[in-house]
Amino acid sequence: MTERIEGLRLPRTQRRQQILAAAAQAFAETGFHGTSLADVATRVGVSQPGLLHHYPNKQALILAVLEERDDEDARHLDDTFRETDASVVDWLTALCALNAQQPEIVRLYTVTAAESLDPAHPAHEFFQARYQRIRRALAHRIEVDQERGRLDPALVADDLAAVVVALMDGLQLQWLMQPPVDMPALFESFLQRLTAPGVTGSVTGSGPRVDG
Amino acid sequence: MTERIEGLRLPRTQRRQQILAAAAQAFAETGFHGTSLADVATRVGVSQPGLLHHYPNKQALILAVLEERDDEDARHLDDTFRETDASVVDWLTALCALNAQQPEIVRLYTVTAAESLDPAHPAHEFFQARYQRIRRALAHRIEVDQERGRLDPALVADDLAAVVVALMDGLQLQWLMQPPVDMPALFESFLQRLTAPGVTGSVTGSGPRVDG
DNA sequence: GTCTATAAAATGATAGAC
DNA sequence: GTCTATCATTTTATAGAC
Repeated sequence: MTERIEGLRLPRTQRRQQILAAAAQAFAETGFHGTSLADVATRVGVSQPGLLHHYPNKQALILAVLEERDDEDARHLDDTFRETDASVVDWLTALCALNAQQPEIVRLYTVTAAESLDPAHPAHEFFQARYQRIRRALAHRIEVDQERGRLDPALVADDLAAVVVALMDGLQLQWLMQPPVDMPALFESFLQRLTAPGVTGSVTGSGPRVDG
Repeated sequence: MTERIEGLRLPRTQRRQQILAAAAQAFAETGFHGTSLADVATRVGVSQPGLLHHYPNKQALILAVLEERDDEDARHLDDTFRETDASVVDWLTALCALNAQQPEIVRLYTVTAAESLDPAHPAHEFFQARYQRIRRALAHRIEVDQERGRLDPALVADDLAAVVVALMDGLQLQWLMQPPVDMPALFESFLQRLTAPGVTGSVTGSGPRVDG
């Protein structure tokens, strides 16, 4: 709850940008249930009904926040790797580096993803779809690398994708909880080990598949 | 919000057990902020002030729930491995198997751990301490295994501990979100790979050495 | 586009009877 | 040990003025 800063009349698009930014902060800190519209409104410097003029209700607001942030990151990564021939590992390393620069956004997703396990949560379907999409895309990149001989073909792409996403999520939680945790170093270091050429007696390829 | 079941007068200990069980369910489903005392009270079959007679406020309630569940699991694992000489991998496998049997408890910790990133959250300090304790204990088990030649000495114990906890947390989230995800299989399979003897060119051992 | 006023409901907590 | 009654707040959302 900060103080109201100004009461100016702003163009629609600009105000909506402000609101999304403030809402992202608030939801990241206290989650959906822990955040009130008045809280967000105060951060923007607008009244609570003034906020609801731009987004009809709380649910619409959080969904807008999540979708906008996803688009933003997708744009960034697409730009970074446009026209390049990067490996999955390169790509994941870049993603981890990007995340390391925006703890607030990482926290937004960490907190709301867990909250969204509740089927009644406004972002429940959003996160269901998001995780499926992310795992699928990652598995595809893994397969491409395998075809090109850049990755151990014994690895089960879908399984490795799930594990890598899990590792990233888990490290993010620890990183947010105890900043001394060096997320990018741990991720990269163990990603190497995880994707290294097959080891004697590894059971890796024998597990059941992960489908959505 | 279920219906009230009975209005009987119960012995203190028994009622408190009921309350902890109901509260665990509720907090697991909707987190701390998303759960009302009335909700918990209704599940127990007691009035809301009746609930507050046993736990003075909401914060005391969730802390009691978390601490009791931790004790319970610690007891279970201690019993399982009493007098045995199990490896870290055995121990972790047992822990994962235990978790796979109690999705509700796993969800309780997944949801409240993320929520607790907020320094104002009642369980903030609890989870800070919990993660430190868990990582420390796991690192110690890893070191013991390394000394006995059961684990690659090139692995950095503290780092591996953080990574294993991360992997477990992350897989739990996906497992809760999309039950077809086979958490125990994925965990065990990739745990093998993670702890397998060193691989050529692995960066894993580049931290402080345990041995030359 | 933004505000004030306000409704209607929910919530955490207390007082006091039985 | 449990309940009813009740309070003080907070919260989402709407109505209508400027």
